[in-house]
Amino acid sequence: MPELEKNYDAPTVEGKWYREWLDKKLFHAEARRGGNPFTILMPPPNVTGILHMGHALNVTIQDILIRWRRMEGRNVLWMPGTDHAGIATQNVVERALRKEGKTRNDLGREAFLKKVWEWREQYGNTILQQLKKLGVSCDWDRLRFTMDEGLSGAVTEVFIRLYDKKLIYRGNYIINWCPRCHTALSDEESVHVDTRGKLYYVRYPLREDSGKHLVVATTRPETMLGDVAVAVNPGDERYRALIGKKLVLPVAEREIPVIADDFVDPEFGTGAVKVTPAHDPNDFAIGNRHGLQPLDIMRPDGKMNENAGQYAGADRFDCRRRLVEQLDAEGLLEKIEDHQHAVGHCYRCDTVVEPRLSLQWFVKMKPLAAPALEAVRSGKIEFIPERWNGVYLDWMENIRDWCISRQIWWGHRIPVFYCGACGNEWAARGAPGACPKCKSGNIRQDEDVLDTWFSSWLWPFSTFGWPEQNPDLKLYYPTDTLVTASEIIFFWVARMIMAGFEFMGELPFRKVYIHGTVRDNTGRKMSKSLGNSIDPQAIIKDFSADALRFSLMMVTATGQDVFLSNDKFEIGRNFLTKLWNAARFIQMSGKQIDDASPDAAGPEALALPMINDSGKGRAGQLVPPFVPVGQGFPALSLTPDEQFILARLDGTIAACAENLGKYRFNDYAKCVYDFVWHQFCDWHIEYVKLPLGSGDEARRRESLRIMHHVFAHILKLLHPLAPFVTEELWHKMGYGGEDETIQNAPWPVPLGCEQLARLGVDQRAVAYVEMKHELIRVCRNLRTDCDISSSAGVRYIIRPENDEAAAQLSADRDSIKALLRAEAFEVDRAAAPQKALNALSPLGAVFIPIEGLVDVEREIKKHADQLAKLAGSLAAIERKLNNADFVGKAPPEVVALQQERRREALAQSEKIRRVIDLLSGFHPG
RNA sequence: GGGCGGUUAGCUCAACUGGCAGAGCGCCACCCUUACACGGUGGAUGUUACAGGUUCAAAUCCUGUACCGCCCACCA
Repeated sequence: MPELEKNYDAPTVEGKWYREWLDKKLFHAEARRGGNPFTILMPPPNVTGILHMGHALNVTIQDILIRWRRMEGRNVLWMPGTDHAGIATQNVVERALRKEGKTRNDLGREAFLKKVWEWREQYGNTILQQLKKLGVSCDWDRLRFTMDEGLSGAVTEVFIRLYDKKLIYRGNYIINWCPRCHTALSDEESVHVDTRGKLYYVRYPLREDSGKHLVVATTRPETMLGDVAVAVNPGDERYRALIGKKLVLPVAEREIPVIADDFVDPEFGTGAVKVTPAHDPNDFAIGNRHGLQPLDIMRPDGKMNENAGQYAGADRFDCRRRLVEQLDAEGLLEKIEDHQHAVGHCYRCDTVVEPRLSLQWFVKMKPLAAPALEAVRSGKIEFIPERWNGVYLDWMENIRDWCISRQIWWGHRIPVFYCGACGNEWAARGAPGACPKCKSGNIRQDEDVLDTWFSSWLWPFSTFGWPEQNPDLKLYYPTDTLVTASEIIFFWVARMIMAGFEFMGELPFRKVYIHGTVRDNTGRKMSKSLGNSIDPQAIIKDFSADALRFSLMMVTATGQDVFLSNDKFEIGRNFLTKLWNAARFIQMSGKQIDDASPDAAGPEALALPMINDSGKGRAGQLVPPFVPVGQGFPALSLTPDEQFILARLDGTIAACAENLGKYRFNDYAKCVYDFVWHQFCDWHIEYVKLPLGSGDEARRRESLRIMHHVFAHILKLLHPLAPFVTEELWHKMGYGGEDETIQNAPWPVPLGCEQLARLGVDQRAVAYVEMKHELIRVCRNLRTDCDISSSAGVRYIIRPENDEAAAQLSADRDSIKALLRAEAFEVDRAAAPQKALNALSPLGAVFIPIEGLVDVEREIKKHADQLAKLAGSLAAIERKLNNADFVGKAPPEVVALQQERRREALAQSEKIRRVIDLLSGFHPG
């Protein structure tokens, strides 16, 4: 057994065990293994990505689920991969080119794409390396990329199927256009940001009577150059007479009609709306209703085009400023008001999005949404926490068609071809040589590529080789739980569900666990631009990956946002150091035995489990308890404290399973934390120092064996949270052979009271130890109250409560004495509280018989205060019990509980009163 | 404009189906007790945002208010 270093040096991904996991393909799932599959898809990070806390939170949760299920013996597959992130990646590469003074057009499509692939070769794996440092145990051999050949094939296949079903169509519509990225965006990619803008009131003179004018209000005055009409509500009395009249559009000096449309809200602005069909979705609709020809006044780069007359070439915002000045100078600007409204921004570059009329490809979503809606409505797919069901359903019910074409180069090119000869348009796999209709070779492919999400939405099955049917796809689809953030419910989750039903005929996953957003401690979202992000790499360096994972889970309540600051990670670091030191303690104790009895089997043998968790036979089944260990050490009966720790361990095992099953990762982490620190370390290790230090060899070995049993279980319970250190300790403690990993150690199963009893765990002993702990706390308080230094030897006398307590205490005297570091601990049924400090415990009254140390007045006051407090709570209990409604309506067990409390409170008061009487007797007066 | 979440100890947050409001950090006192000072022992700290209501019983359920934060939305 390798000795543990005194200073805890956190194991890392560079360490021995992780490398071996990878070498041995421990994470590799195989269909032929069969069994009960458990699949998780890692949300593929962008190739351009670098690891941030959101990733860390996301993958830690998944890794916990995966390692837990792996230890349970499931056929586990965790699919990793990266996303080509069309616009984002293209932007990154273009930025690099710009530094060389070039644009993508200088290179041309082919050469540019070559550059992007080179970039991805060089930097695309950064995030994967970073993920490994966190200990994520995904199936690295299956790594996929959305631009891989297989996945690209799936994209083409899906496009063609939808195209043939007429669910994909091409048309001229108003889309969100990013003038910086030069591409269309989907509605989801345009993020609305509340902005303090201006509302400009502009006078449009009447043609017939230039002295009169109609005032329209607009937030984007530059678009007036594309106005083709002004609309008013047909019911609006103010304007009824103007309907059908002509106005002169200022600056452009064009004639435009006044039209009537129900869309116009008479309450807003002036009740008259300028109609600009080429630059506003509502106006586009109005224009269509009235047969008006749209007039495009802008270029793709956001500068005005030749239709803008004198403003041609001006940037849209520059144009706005100058145009307003001109209007003002001409007396056509009525007023400017402040106006709060939501403005769309490009989700990749934050540029203000321009609604723009253009020819794009769309997916008709309503038919796809139907089964996906049903799946969540019926509960076949569940969101956790539940409230996201509503968000999802709401979006799906109001789903709009999806704009999937992008005017960039990096991505899956739209597999549609056009014939220059006959005008034929068709979708095809591969590169056709000629038009299928007229056989002309004069064909060209559509220039656009598909939205990145058009490949991501196929991830649950494209990663398994779809459309090819194979054993992997059959076994591992559908997956189990999708773990992700709320930001991509619409982008990704909803679309995967739709694709799953459409192309696989089945849901892609059963559960969607939505975790919170990682924020800094002032509640702001962590982001590079704010400079408030905590770099997981730095945390790993300073605190270890295990500490990062453990701390994250400790502070993350289910589905709530996480507020982080550096010091939060001390929780995990301190805890894991504590664990390490507990291991050192056990190991040092083990060595003592080696030294003392050289013929005994080594400490490794001590780790023999008492309970059948070997993975063979029925889980949790008992093997004959207390298999003799080594030679000449017969099994002994368990001490009360050992029974106690085994009972608590069993409770912890049960609690872990329950919390994991409910995705309550913080409660899971907390219950292990509490058990390790406050049960095992605070009490059991302190307790066990006596038997381990005693000369009784058999007792020592037996105590040590229980320690190892409990500690091995702790490591297992902790492994999903802290994989590195638990693996390290698993081996260093000798629990696993050289080639065995804790990942394959069977997950502990709770035994329950009955089976525990067969092991020799008596609930009465468990109850006694609980009271013993309370007694020890009472004694320590007593000593503190009396200002006796903890190093001074103290003599305690206890007068036991009853015969049972007397027997238990007498048998356990030495242990209590040791835990108190007392000079003496005497059990005396006849002890009378002489001139002594005294206190009450569940097992009996305790005294420290030291004359002269007693401040009688203070003692009386102390007890009187206690009595008063007790009287208060007693009164509250009485009030309840005297309330006929309470007794009549509350459940019987709640009433019984109150009665029990009253009984206890009364008994306690009586005892305190007696003590006060006694103390008063000492009173000098 | 619609929807969702939050408001609990000095700070950051828990408290699953109503039944004695908890943890970590910080704070105070004492302690280098041979696993651990990234530690040990003990301690202090709450009108659960506010106002009503339901109930024997409310941090928890209902109604409303205030503030903070998200998401969605074509009122120019």
